[in-house]
Amino acid sequence: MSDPVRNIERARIYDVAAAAGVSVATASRALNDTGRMSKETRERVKQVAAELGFRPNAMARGLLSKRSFTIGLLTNDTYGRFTLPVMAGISEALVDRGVSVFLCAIEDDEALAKVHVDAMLDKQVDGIIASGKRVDRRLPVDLRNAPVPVVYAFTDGPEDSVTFVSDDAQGSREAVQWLAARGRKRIVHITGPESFASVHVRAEAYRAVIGEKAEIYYGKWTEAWGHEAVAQLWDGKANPPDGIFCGNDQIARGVVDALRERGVSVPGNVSVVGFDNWEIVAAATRPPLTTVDMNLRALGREAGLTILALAEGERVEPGIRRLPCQLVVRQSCGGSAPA
Amino acid sequence: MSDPVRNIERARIYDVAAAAGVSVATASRALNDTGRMSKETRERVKQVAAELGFRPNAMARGLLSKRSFTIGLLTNDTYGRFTLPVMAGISEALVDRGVSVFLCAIEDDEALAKVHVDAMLDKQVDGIIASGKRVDRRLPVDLRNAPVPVVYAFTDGPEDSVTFVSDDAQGSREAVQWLAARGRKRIVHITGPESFASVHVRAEAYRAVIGEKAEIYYGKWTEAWGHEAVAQLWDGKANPPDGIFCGNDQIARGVVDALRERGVSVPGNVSVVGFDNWEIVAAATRPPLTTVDMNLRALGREAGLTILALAEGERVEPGIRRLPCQLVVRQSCGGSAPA
DNA sequence: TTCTGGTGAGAAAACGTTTGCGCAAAGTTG
DNA sequence: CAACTTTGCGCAAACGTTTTCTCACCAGAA
Repeated sequence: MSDPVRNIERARIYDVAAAAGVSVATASRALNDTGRMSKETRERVKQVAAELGFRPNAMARGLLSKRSFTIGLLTNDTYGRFTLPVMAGISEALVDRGVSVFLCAIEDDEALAKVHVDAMLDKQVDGIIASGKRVDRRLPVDLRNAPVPVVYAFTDGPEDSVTFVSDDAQGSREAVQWLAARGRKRIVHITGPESFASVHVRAEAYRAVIGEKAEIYYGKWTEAWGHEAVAQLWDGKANPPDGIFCGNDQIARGVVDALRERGVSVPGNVSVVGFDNWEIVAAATRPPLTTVDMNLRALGREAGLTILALAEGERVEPGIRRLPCQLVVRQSCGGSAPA
Repeated sequence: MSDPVRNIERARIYDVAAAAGVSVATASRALNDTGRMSKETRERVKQVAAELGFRPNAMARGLLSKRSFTIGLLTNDTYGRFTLPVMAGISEALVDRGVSVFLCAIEDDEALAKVHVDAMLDKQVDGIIASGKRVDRRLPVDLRNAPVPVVYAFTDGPEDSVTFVSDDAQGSREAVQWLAARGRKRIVHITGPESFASVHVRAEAYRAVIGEKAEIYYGKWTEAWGHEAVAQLWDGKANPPDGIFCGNDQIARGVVDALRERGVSVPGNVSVVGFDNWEIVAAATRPPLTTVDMNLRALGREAGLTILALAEGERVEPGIRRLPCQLVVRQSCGGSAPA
């Protein structure tokens, strides 16, 4: 356990100044490494401040500087499947710069969103990161004219906004190429509803690798659909697939379970790749899933650094940044060496 | 979409006062419904404030009042399995009182915890809610002498702290009684590692209902353990169980999957109950799991209201509050009417 | 000696609120 | 009509910083 947090009254800069025998102005400058003064004075003030455990009051400081060292993360992803890794990345990037993050879960509720945004703006957040669970949907709130910078992470932003998304096309290509490199000849794609933009992106990347032989099966994002798709592909069919690229891990898990129940060996007879690297699903599948990780943590980190840059007045080129995905190899495709 | 957020310079109370033809003091009092003034004046000020879209600067206000209308949620549950529902409850309880929540994910890293706590204290949070992923473990930070109130939610707190946990014993009793009410005769308990306090609480509650015939199998919190336990109980055994109370949903899912693979019908031959109501697991199980929900959202709500009461100076009796769990009936036990 | 310029440091204003106090006008009481 | 009381409102301080302005002092140059 660390030292207990002090419970004595917080020392103010006034106390530091008095104890060091200088004015508050000098104390402030000493602690912020600004202004001119003798080395001795500066050191003495710092020393005294440390002894008193002085930490500046962020509200007083913010009142003047218009900076709160606080940002807001707005999301409609109540499950946290996507938001938590993003949040972790943001935090990781910003915490040692003294920035704290308000997490606001708005569940597609416009009124709730407004309440949260207003509360954050009252608190003078330095910026807002909008996030969500679908890259092709917007949050139910219009932040275009917000008085603070906004960046979008894993959610759709308006024209000319700064947006971070994962490069699903690249991730999909790697997944399909991985299957091909394992010697799989008939590789199909079982994925989610056509209404999702990411379904198209992934499907097109798949098609680009596979070419004419591409077979795409659209359904739901569920294990049940994975089962059903396997039934469709295997029941009474002579030449079933030997490679399956799934649109997400839940479908992949359904597929793997269904294959096992049919006595089809994974990865012996069929190799399966998922998408999302949702640990709880991917790692519990038998065998554990090889799957595409969207690197959401890195995405959060980038978003965090960007919002900070914007808050500090730097100019950031608007546009969509696609961050690379990474194939996480487990056991559902067979050994890690190409066949 | 709602009205776009204003981007014009924020009106200050000075602007409101000027526009309404009163002093800032009167304007402040009018808006806060304090002080004495004519009804007309008060209304006029409010009217003007509304027209200008005035929202008080929380930093200025906080500087004076020592309240930031901000609290911190500290957690080491990176997955968010437990923290997210708690967070949702807190937010739900506090957002319309204008309170925003800092989420700080510290992963059992003492230094990181300290950084986060210090950052929050600098920002003058009104209180801290400590949360976690195990009720019998403490966060790696000592908050006993924190200068703000602290409550503990779903994590162990020091002597004389205010702590909220779920009433696992009650939830377990209901689960076991539910199995018994279905006419199940040999009800066993397959649960997690003995090192977890909640394992004991749940096991003892199970034992209290079952009595001498209690059979408890300790293992891991994994699907794999669920499979293994089923193998132990069925392989070559004459009279297998007909009711299984599992320590969590992952074990339950493993159990149900294993039974299906053996051709044992759930709920036809065996009824299974889980614990946690982790949607992603419970709902995807075939059949969907009847399971115990710990009502973490309600727990968060209580914790939020309590920290607010403490922040407002109310006295709250220290001690452990156990909030009731609720059995969520799906299909893994058979029809909803007692047999 | 007087001027110039650099150095070290303090006084006070500023940020945007809330609030204690005071005061004039109006109302009430005897 | 005098003496209170109430009403309605403004002045200014306060919160804890940062920052601008000012100034005294000293060294070196003219």
